[in-house]
Amino acid sequence: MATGRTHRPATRSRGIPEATVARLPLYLRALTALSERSVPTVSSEELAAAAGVNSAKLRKDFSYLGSYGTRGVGYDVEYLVYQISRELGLTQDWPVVIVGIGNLGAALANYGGFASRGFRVAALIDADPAMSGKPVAGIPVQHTDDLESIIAENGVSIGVIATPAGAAQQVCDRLVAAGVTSILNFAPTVLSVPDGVDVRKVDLSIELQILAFHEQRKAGEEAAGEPGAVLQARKESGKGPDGDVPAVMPA
Amino acid sequence: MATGRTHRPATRSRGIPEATVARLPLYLRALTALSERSVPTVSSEELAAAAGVNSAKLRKDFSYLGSYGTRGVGYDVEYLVYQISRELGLTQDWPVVIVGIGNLGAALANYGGFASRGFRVAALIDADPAMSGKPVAGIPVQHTDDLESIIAENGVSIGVIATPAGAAQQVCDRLVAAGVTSILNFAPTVLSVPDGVDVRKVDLSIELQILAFHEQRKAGEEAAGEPGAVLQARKESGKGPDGDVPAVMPA
DNA sequence: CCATCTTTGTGCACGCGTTCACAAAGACAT
DNA sequence: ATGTCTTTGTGAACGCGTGCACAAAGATGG
Repeated sequence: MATGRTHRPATRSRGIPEATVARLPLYLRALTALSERSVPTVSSEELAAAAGVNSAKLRKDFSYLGSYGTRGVGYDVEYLVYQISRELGLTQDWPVVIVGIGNLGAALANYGGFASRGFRVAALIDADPAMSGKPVAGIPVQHTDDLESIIAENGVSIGVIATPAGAAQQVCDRLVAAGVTSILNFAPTVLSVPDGVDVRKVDLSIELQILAFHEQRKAGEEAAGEPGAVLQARKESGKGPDGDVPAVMPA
Repeated sequence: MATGRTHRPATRSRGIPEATVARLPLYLRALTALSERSVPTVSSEELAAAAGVNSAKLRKDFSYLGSYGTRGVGYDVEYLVYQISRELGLTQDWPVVIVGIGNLGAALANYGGFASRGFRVAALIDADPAMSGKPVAGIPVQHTDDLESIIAENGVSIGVIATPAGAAQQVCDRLVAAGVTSILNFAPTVLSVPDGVDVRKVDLSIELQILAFHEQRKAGEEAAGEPGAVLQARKESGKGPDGDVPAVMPA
């Protein structure tokens, strides 16, 4: 054990806060849509609405990148697209490998979102020999044995893990040893990696459980009809008052 | 006395912070693994390591649920599994519909993580008539026309959107109108929903772009000497109440 | 029953992120 | 040129989440 998991805030080199970085892709997407409609400029208010965030937050986010706006007018769409793309590192090519070509891996390989930006699926890797050579999304699947050489030859630094949970850590270790320093993990496991390696996880099960929690809370509030209490004031409250099950302390 | 508070204390009995809720599934997963190995009790230190978090954080998280631990011993695994499951609402059955049975939708339908907990795939829905009746993961795909009746008949309150971006908002609107109040969105779009509806999004493209940012930053630091760029100054310090981040001079 | 040891539960301080509110900056009309 | 109007950029306040450090609580052994 002793997982060396030390999630570095990493907010140091350039002053860009992590929360801002996480929103930049959102802005970029909205800006790209505007660009395709040939919209020349956009105000923080409009763009914020399109991205689903607060306009003040958006302006502060952009302020970390520099002063790219014009007061009284707004932001130049094309210029901002370029600046954000550059900031995110999307002006260069990022070869990516996907490990684990099951249902999910195949779905990811077919996902158009990859190629649209700077990402390119360099290789698909699977442990099943029966998969080897079989084309998925037009790319022939290669065997896990060749993982290291594939990484090296393609200069891959980003890996996507879509294997079963049991194989994830092992695959992760091999990817890291081969030189991968950023991992997107779809397997429902906590990966432990050395410092300097970034891991982001996408976990369907966790997301559903969080939704279930809120769903239960809503249902509880609905049913918790306290007599003589608020009867119609429950409309848009983000957080309702307690009104939860009484603490029945089961021993 | 005092009582300046005009509204809910929020720190009331059941005020579980969102950040804590997001970690509960993680703890639950680790605890389930321990349970399967018939481990009777676990300390906060051990469990925290397994879940990849700080032990103090874990203890504080559990303190929001109540005092379920025994000092000098730790936490009873089985009991804690039950308590967290109950808190997350996993002791009940949650029928879920998946809309958009493409590569991703099929992968989700096949994902075992659904059934393992309280979630049950009640129906698969797709707009393509050619898909209707075709079984995916043992469940026949139904047409979008029947969306409303499917939701109603199965009492579905959680919907998963795995359609192309262009169809997502429309599907979302129909789901909400039909009574769904929690949505897990895999389409790369910002969904707008009325108050009272929860949306969580899973966006592969965004995750990759965030990784690319950090990857670029690592590469930049490695090269260390980019003109007009890297100017890293403060790292950690007393941290004054200043604004931080001197303006970066755009080239 | 008392001493000691282990581990929980939490008060407190700190830093990050969000939001408000407004001065500064520029566009535009007269 | 000057005044007005629009929108940015940001100082400041606030709230949330995190982690430290320690007292309280209970187990365990003599």
